[in-house]
Amino acid sequence: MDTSSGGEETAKKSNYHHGHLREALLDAAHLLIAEHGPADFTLAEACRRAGVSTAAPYRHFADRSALIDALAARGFTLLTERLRTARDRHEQGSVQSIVSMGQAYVAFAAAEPALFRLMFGRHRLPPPTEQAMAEGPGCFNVLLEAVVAWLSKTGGTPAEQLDIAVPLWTIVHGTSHLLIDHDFDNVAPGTDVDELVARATEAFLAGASAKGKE
Amino acid sequence: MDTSSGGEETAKKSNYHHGHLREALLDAAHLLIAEHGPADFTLAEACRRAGVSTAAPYRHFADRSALIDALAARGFTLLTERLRTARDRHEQGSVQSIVSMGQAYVAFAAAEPALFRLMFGRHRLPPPTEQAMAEGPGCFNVLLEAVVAWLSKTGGTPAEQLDIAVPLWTIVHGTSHLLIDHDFDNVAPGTDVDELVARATEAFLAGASAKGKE
DNA sequence: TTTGCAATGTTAGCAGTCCTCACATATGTT
DNA sequence: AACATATGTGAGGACTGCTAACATTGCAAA
Repeated sequence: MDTSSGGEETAKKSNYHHGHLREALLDAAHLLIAEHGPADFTLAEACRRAGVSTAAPYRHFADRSALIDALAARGFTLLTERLRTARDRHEQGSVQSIVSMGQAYVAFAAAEPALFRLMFGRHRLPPPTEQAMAEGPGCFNVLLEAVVAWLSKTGGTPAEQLDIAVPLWTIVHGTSHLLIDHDFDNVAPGTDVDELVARATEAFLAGASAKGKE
Repeated sequence: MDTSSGGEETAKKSNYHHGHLREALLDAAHLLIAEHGPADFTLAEACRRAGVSTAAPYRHFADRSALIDALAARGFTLLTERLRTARDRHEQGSVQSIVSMGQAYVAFAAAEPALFRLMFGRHRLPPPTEQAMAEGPGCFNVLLEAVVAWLSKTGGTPAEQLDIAVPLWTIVHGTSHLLIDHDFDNVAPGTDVDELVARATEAFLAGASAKGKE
């Protein structure tokens, strides 16, 4: 074996300490969950993939569920980025800008179904102030800003922003879930979700603004 | 001991055979899932509640996941009933009839969040023809009938039924998930979901029918 | 009624998982 | 160089899903 001073930039000085175990575990967990679903994801298997013992994760995460939480947090920051770039690809305050966000939302769910389920399926009392006030609304605020811009263009008032944004959220969130759970397959096979999001968003906005100025 | 012909209708002749174990296990599982969530539901605990050994369930279910599937099937028939009675409380083809169905959908999710998640979160290839073609669309067909009635009243054609029904589904499905995952809490606390469903449905139908006859 | 069989239950045990504890090894600060 | 700290290992306990062999009961034909 070569014991000379290996100068490779990726050289490990020892095998004992992993170096980036926390990230490696998250990566492995991400892959496993994508393959087998969140339910029968196994911490031990993630350890095997990362090449460490089954006790190692507990230096970085309180327990299995904390690792899953961390993965979900990762997903939220990723989703927020995607929404922002989708929104900024079109004129501020335009319907197209809002539609584009909705399509990006659904596309994210389609690309990362397991991660999406993880993020929104935690159904436990969330950690109250820190993450909840920062990350969760982080996504939603991107939408709110776009809706406020749209309202100012169509003669609405910022007070209505929730009345517009929340229904829009339900549309894309529902579409995402129905898509990744394959619920369209038996009922409306071949559904084009981009088209669906566009039509539903446009119709709702049309109906809402018509009622607003009735 | 009394060996006379005991005439009680609930009398058990022996303790060895449970008699209604399959139903008892489903009931116990239902309670446990409602308490602890579907993820960390434990077959062994359900056995304890039903008062049988941990091997007993395998006489009635292929494995743990088959029991969960049976529970989900139960949920679908229950939901279909609720939708039908909600729809039939109002005039056929009326917007109110459709709104009422949506509210019943969300109310079901709110009352049985764990069951709802189970039903729609199976994300595995569904058993192809039998259950999928019968139960799954069962719910959706109730909605489709109502939408066809509404279309015939507003001058639409039955060909548009999916263009109307699918977006409506996404609204109530999204609302349900966001509600039971407590995602409204950090963003729009105190949201009245009945109101939300009514406004979103009405606005969408208004916008869709306006575009239809443009 | 008796006898035999299928249905339904039990106990024992294997493999796998989560998690903890005591111990080993590397890192970095003074 | 020496210590404190961070990060890894190995062994083991408690629990779970599931299987296999055995026990009990209900039912139906002889």
